[in-house]
Amino acid sequence: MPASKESILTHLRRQIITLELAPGAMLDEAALCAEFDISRTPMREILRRLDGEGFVQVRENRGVIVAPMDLRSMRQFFLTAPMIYAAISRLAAQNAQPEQLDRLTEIQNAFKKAVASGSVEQMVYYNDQFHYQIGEMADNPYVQPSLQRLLIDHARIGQTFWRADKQASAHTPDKIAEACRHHDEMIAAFAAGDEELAVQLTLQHWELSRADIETYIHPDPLALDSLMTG
Amino acid sequence: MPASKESILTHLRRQIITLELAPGAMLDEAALCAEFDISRTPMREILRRLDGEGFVQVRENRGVIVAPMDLRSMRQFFLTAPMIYAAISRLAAQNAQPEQLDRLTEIQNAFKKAVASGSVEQMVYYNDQFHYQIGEMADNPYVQPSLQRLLIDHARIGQTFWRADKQASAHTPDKIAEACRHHDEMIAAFAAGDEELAVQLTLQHWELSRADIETYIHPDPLALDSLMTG
DNA sequence: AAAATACATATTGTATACAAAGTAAATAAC
DNA sequence: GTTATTTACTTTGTATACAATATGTATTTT
Repeated sequence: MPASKESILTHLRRQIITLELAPGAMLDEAALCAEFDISRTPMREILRRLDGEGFVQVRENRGVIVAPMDLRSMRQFFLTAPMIYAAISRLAAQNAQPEQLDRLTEIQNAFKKAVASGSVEQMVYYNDQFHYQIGEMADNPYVQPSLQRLLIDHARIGQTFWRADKQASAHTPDKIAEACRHHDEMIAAFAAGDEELAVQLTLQHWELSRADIETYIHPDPLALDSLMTG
Repeated sequence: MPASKESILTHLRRQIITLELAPGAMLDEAALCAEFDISRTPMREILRRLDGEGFVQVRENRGVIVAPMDLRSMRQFFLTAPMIYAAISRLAAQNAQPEQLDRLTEIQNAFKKAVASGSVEQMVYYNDQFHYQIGEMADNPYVQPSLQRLLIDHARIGQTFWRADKQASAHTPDKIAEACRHHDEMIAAFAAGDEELAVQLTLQHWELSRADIETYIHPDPLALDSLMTG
């Protein structure tokens, strides 16, 4: 039985944001067709859609690759993310519908389960879904595309954030707990229609993530020092 | 001889932003295949790409329509546009490359020719290209998608701006001349790397357009009054 | 006469065969 | 031994036939 196009899209999106498919990796059309038991025509359509969404790059006559992550656009990422996130949160606080808030709460519950189970892949996925759903609530066709592109790279860049166990002691599960608390507070702010609070929480949430990522890009000089002297 | 995919994309994009293809209009796949002398497979790919770019909507099993313009998203448009335009201009002032500025100047020259010739269609097109090129200069993969969606609707909503001859006397060619002057000044600001000036000019430029559009949405009450008493 | 169903038709989606372009390997030239 | 060029092969792009879905019309039923 062939998989539905929608399920294949979801599957590939998930593989890309969880780094199961590495940035820059070649996607073999024929192999994917075999894997999901569909012919080339619909598979090609799926790949073009993923291109439109920024997950992959279709290169004329030269195959499809997972969207690469160059350091060049990394800078742009840090510049752009807080602006778009804040704008989206403000709009979400203005426009959130009850059913959408229910859905957001559902996602947050799934996220909490993932945190409890310690599954990094699930944490990355549901955190992404959480912020994607905020984009849905903002209901603005003009900023949504930017948000979606930011979320793809945020999920991939911020991957280490969730790997609390593997890394230095400075990187305790406390941070994950804090991020989780932010989510809860954001839901409340959206439900109350409190724009200012929503924006403020969003910026705090961003700062938590940003600071963490920065420690990987500019490792703590002290730690480096202790490494050299010790 | 069949037309190239790239040329078909350009052609359809142009028809959509100039309203030659009306918002909501059905696009007949077979007819387009005949018109451009290509088969369904590449035409379908073109239509999906246009969907990804926000020019059309592909509805499962129910054909393709030109992206509709509902009043619902109109409000979102006015809210979002100045923010994105300002951000793009700032980035363009930071990152503009000489060749990109040359290209921008070329487009502006074509735009001036269009103004001189009085061709509304050309004015709409080259104005769109001008702002699209600023997006290229900004070189930010995260905001560019939003800009592109804004430009589609800005071109379509602002259509009347360029029809100076057809409309009320309040709507003189002065405004077009002013918009044109803004373009020149913006090019200079980008070339000088003057972020603040670029943003300021961009917001002025936006305000000119916004005020004009508003007169069509909220027609001048005085004019209405004179109509009723006269 | 109005509503509902069934049928015919048109349109969209999928599979597959063929064409074109790119890639890599082997041979030839320098 | 290195670089060019040719050739085989792999991968991507296009055309077209077939399947599935939606739409409109006619017929039936109430």
